[in-house]
Amino acid sequence: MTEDMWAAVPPGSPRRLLTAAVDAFAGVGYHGTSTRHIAAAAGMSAGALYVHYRTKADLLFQIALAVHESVLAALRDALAAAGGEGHAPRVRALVYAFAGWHARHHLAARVIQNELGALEPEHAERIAGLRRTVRALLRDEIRAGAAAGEFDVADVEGTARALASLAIDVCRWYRPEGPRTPEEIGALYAHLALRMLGTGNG
Amino acid sequence: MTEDMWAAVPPGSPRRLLTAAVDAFAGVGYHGTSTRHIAAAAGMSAGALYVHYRTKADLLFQIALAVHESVLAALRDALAAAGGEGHAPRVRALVYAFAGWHARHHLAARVIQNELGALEPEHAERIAGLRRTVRALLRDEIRAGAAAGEFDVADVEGTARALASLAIDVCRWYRPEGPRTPEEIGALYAHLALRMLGTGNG
DNA sequence: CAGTCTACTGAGCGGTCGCTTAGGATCTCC
DNA sequence: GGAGATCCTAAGCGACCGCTCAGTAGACTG
Repeated sequence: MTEDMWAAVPPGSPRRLLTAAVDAFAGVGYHGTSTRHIAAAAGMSAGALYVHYRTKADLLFQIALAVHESVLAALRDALAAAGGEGHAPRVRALVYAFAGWHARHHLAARVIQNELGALEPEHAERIAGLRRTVRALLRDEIRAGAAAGEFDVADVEGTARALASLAIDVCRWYRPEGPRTPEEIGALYAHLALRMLGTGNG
Repeated sequence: MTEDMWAAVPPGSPRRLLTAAVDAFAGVGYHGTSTRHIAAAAGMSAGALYVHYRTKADLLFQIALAVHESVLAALRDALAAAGGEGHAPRVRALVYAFAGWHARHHLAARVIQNELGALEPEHAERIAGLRRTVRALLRDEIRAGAAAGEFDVADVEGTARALASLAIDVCRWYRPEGPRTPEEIGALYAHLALRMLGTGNG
């Protein structure tokens, strides 16, 4: 479905450092992680990290860039596959992809939900733009479906926020050893989403 | 409605330290906050913190205890006020209270959602018990409503998890200067919850 | 084979961390 | 009015932080 999240990151040390940082940031947070720990997890000494990344914050920024582009690609793939068969199937595809992505990539997702405050301001602004794009994809689809009379939604902004929030929060509670696969979570959430939009069937 | 969240914490220095810690933890995380910063925000020097709390982790534990008891009290008050008038009004009251609480206390809520990993194991286990109690309140109500034929729910566990998740995530995106009051968010979410449960009206 | 570039190690710099300690100020109780 | 308890400050301990840098090993270039 979606290509590898780290496809744009050079393989070898840069990618190993990046994935080690994701694991560490997701576990104990950006401030709780030392550059020595990240480097050791990637199999090298602390100084070598700075051959590939300017600072620890730059490492976080590269993670945020790759992850947000991955989720954007997943949503656009879902919309493309859904085609123009009405707004309900398109929203269903969006929520299925969004929730499933947050389960599959729950560690990376936790990093970009909780640790963005550590970015430098200009980097944070660039990431904020990507996040606005993601939110707009869902909101516009709901607005169009409501305008077409396909959905029964009094508060488009609030309901879109709730749908996105529901899918995003999967990354907080999801455990791979839990009873549900990412696909099952996506299917359940798509079903709940259509009910929230008042389609009648779900 | 609900009494002050810090009612059980001695006023004066202990309470000032605790609220200063909540603000700091919510802003830059547990590991990103220094005991010197907390003490300064409470108007005293770093050493004075240790007169009132054993360690920095103990401060977090006291926060977690007070906050979880506050949310439990809010839910029990909501159930008591809803009485036995059917399961839909009881779930509506639960979601209204839960979502509204997470908006009103979004800073404290962020701390207990994101920073519990820093607790010592025995403290973490005690907090986990309180969290199980909270989840059970919602799940049991949904299960009872489904058993009574009042809800149309195929996956009680998953739907209960989704309802709780939706309300909890309010604390991540809520901003006091935003367009909606905690009460409006609670009302919208209660409406969406009943739709998710297939009550037909919402 | 000399010269250059890249990736890396190991040591270490200045600074901040959580926490302790000695000692002072203020209050209560007998 | 002395004894003890409580709350606080200022100083500082050892550990760890992000990051730098001199030096090295190996690959590529002419």
